[in-house]
Amino acid sequence: MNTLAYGLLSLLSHSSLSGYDLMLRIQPFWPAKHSQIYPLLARLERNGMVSCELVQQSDKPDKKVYSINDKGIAALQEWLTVPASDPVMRDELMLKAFCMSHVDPAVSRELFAARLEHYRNKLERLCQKIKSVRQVDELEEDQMPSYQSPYFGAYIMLNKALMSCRTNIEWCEWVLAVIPVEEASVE
Amino acid sequence: MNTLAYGLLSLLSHSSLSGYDLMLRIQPFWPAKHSQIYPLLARLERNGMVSCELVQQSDKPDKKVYSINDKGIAALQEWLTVPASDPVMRDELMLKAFCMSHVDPAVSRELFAARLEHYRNKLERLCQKIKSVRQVDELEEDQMPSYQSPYFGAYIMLNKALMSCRTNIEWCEWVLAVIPVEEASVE
DNA sequence: TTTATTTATGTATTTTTTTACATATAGAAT
DNA sequence: ATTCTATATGTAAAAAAATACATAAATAAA
Repeated sequence: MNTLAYGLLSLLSHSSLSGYDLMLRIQPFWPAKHSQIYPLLARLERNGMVSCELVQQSDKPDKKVYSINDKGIAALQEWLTVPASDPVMRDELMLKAFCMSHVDPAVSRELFAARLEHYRNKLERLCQKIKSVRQVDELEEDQMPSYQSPYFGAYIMLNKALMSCRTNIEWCEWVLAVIPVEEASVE
Repeated sequence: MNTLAYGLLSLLSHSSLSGYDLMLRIQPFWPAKHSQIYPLLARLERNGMVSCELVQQSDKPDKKVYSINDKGIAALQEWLTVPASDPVMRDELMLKAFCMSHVDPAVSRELFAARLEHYRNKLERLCQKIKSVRQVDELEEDQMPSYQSPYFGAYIMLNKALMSCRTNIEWCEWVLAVIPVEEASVE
């Protein structure tokens, strides 16, 4: 039972999902490819954590829908009592930023302009998603889901993503403001 | 040449460092253990990217100090022209947050209280570091390093870390404010 | 004087993650 | 008709990362 396994159980604790859906939904929090998800789901099924049901579809290929079992819920509850390990962030841009002074400012500006664009797109997607969650949970203006609501966790995470995204945009804009536009003159 | 290899070159582009120092310094941007660093440095040396010199020390064990070569600098300059890949963030707390509603609010509060403490400690370390960088680069109030300064990159990264850390603290405090203190009453 | 910690470097093994290989259905576009 | 994309599931192989195994010098603490 590694972190990804618990992550899958966590997603399944609110609704039954296919491996493909799990793969798409876990991306923002714990990036993983389908080649990691499918074998892990099979293992979780062997361990009795989840159950699987084949669902026929007419408009799309058939799928296997996984549901969490009591054993899976118990594993989650146990897992929630142990402190979360420190977050791990790996950002190539940070490594590039460190040696930026070795290239023309224009090259550096390009890197940060691309990243700014990336965060602006992300912000737009997040705003739409937060709106849809508010709609699904039938929330009024400035109201948030109750602790018991399955949307409580999703809501606080979306809020974090939103806050982080805005901070990152602010930072990129600041960086673009402090990198000289013209090639710096040599005295 | 993977990202970690470029990361090591990036750090070496401003000053010669031992494998041990590189391991400590790359942590905030690209976590890596010494078992990854040492063999990679040997490979970079074989490829002519870096050179190595044995330095005797009297107060501590001897060390191998690595310096970047022209070939290493050229590799960095080339690398800086290709867009940075998307940042990867893996946070177990996010996965736990999603299934929080399955346990008592007190259990959830504990998770976020611990994380808040983590970020507060980080903020303190960052403030000290930013102060020391300002001192080393002999900066006056509200002045920042020039683009050519080797501290420019370090400065903008420290600023990002600072901004992110504050946002995370704000978020943790908000989460602790919205998680009910008492066990929620059942109607 | 023994023990613990920090600094310092390395290898071996295991786990995790990514990339590539492989197949297949359904709809949309060309 | 063919191609492309999204959906859907799987395995094989390679790369990256973490853990464990190993050693050692120097200092500080018990």
